[in-house]
Amino acid sequence: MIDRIDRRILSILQEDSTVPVAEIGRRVGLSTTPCWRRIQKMEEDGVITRRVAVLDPKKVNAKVTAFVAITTNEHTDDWLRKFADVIREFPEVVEFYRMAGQVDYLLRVAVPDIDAYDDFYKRLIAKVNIADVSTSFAMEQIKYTTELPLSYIVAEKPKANMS
Amino acid sequence: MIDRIDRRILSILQEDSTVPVAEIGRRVGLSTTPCWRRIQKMEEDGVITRRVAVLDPKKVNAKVTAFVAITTNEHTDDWLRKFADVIREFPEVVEFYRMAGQVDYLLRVAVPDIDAYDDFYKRLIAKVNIADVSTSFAMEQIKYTTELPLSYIVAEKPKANMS
DNA sequence: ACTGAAATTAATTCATC
DNA sequence: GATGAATTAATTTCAGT
Repeated sequence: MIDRIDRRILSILQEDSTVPVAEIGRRVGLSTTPCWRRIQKMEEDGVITRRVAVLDPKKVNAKVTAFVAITTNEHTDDWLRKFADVIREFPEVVEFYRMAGQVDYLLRVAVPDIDAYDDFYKRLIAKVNIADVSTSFAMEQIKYTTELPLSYIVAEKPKANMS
Repeated sequence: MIDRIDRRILSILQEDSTVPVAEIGRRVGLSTTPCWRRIQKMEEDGVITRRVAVLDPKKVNAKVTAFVAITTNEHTDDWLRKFADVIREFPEVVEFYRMAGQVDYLLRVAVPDIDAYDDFYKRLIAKVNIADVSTSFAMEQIKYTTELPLSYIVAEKPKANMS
């Protein structure tokens, strides 16, 4: 499925997607065409989902992160679907998880400051009924990466060898 | 600093950085050259920090997210520097925040399953001394985006404004 | 599956207004 | 500051092994 070479290609593209295909090929010991084909296939297969520009949170005035732990009394699929639809409308919510344990949902919210968070919070609870909310603020983002670990990729199936 | 047109360009590039400059120009009502110049400038200014390929967590076998809340007794700058260096070596840690409130640090860790998290955890505590650790697992990632909200950008005319 | 070259399309520069 | 053409560099296709 994803072999060693693919993994090295992914590692390069996760770090910098502007590296030319010919250069990626050179680094992994492949000429342009097969390297391009591998990238193409990983896009078709949905391994690579998108290529995006990453912005500096400070420069766009959204450097404060709030983690919002939400507990609710409603646990139906229908409620979650509605809740998720509301959440998706808020560009401030950059991550949204359904949790195991006491907390039901966790949001990561990107805002300029505490006041803007407070405003966001009011707009949120006006749209959706949530029982209990607990917010924690991050003082500093020490590490943030879109790069996923590639070491857990399941090893390529050994090819059947005739002869 | 960042005007309405820049903002629209950022919005496009945050969503899909493969859109050709000529097409971006067309969408924002600009011809290729000035549009290209604006993008170039935003890269120089550090507004756009990088262009990356985003992968599907399921496809690379890292779909489980663990949130690790860490409390420590050591609060010196030196300890944090060392701690941060250790953390940066773990590709499983995709986000790392210094928090306000009871919890000192929060990690988001990407792993295939609970067993892999346990292994990661052992490797982590072997490298760094942390007093209290509380882990919560996400059952489902309902929303994840690298797109930051652009509505908080302050459109400033005057020059010489840092960060 | 890969190579190397050709064809196509995009990025980048430049002359000009 | 913007435009449109010219140039450079990349992507994508194709013939051959």
